[in-house]
Amino acid sequence: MADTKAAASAGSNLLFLREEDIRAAQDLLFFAYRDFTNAADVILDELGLGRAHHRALHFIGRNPGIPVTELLAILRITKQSLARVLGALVEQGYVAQTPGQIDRRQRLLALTQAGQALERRLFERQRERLVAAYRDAGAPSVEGFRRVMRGIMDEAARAYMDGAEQSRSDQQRGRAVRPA
Amino acid sequence: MADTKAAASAGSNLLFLREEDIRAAQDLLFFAYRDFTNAADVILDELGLGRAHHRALHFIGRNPGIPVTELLAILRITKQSLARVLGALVEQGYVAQTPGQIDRRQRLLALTQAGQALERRLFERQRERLVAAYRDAGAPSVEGFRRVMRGIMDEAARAYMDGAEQSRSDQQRGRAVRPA
DNA sequence: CCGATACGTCAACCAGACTGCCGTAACTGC
DNA sequence: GCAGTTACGGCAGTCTGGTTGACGTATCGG
Repeated sequence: MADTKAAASAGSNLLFLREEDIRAAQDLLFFAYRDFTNAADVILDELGLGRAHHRALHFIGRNPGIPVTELLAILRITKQSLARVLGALVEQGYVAQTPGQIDRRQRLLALTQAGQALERRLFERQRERLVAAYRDAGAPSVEGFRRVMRGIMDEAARAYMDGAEQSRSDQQRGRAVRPA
Repeated sequence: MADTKAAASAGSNLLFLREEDIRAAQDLLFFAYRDFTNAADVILDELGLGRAHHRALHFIGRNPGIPVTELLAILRITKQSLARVLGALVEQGYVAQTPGQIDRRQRLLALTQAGQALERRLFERQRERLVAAYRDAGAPSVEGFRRVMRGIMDEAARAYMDGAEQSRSDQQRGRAVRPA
């Protein structure tokens, strides 16, 4: 049944959006996210950390030298919520805070060696799942996935992702993006 | 930059999975899920309900007559956690419990008229986002999205989704699936 | 110099998850 | 027909991770 519908729509660009299709999309998001996040839980439990810590580690790792306010905007949580999580990560030596050179009010966040190591362990768990899914689906599906996911998120999130990617490739070419 | 990579890989089935691609997938999942769930929050806040209530409403609506244990397995929460949420929904007249005919230990869950109405309001908010994303991406991308998302989730979740879809089309043809 | 900003912090609260334990009703297999 | 298992509900207590509001300090910028 699934394949009938899939085959019918896969070739054309015409969209017949039945309510069922949208409800199925809700299911997809719920289950994929549930099991994606769950993949790292074993390691987190070992260390007595939670998903909130993982999210912080992830985005600090991806944006070394990120100021607190920017991280807050990404996570969409309050200063207090982040403070607890960040406090634990700093205390346990996973995250380092360095005063900004340009704006000295800022406390720029980055992973320590230990933080990078931990983040990598967590990453590997999720990587397995994602790689498997990507390989099974194939490159064109992956591109479709990317397009739809970008469409679901807020414009601001799309802009952030583009900006961040830009920064990373700039960095690659030796240009400093976020003065550590 | 994004388009260079996209153009390079969109045509072929060859996958060059850089670490950056996988990390970008993590970002995609985080942001898409964050904004997808957020879409219904306004309405939930009005009614003093939370996301937990929404999830329950969604899956009860999609599986009328679902027994408690099955709902627990889908949500991956404990009896106690569900009890509180379900208690509120029953008390406020959104969900009805009816003893199972075949197995009278079961309390089969279904949305009341009010529950259906509420679920629909919540659904509409998320629907807007999903429809927009689907339309912008186009049918082939949607199919790719579906394939990747299915790949990310557990085998059990895939099986559930297939089973549920099967049930729904059976129902359409007049066969009783879950004796209310 | 003064207002806005970046950040930290205290206190209190709340949602939503968890555990362990107990109880009742009903199904099921021998 | 009884014994063991299952489906469900409920109590008590705990934990994570989110919230608000208020306040303080350092720094930036016009």
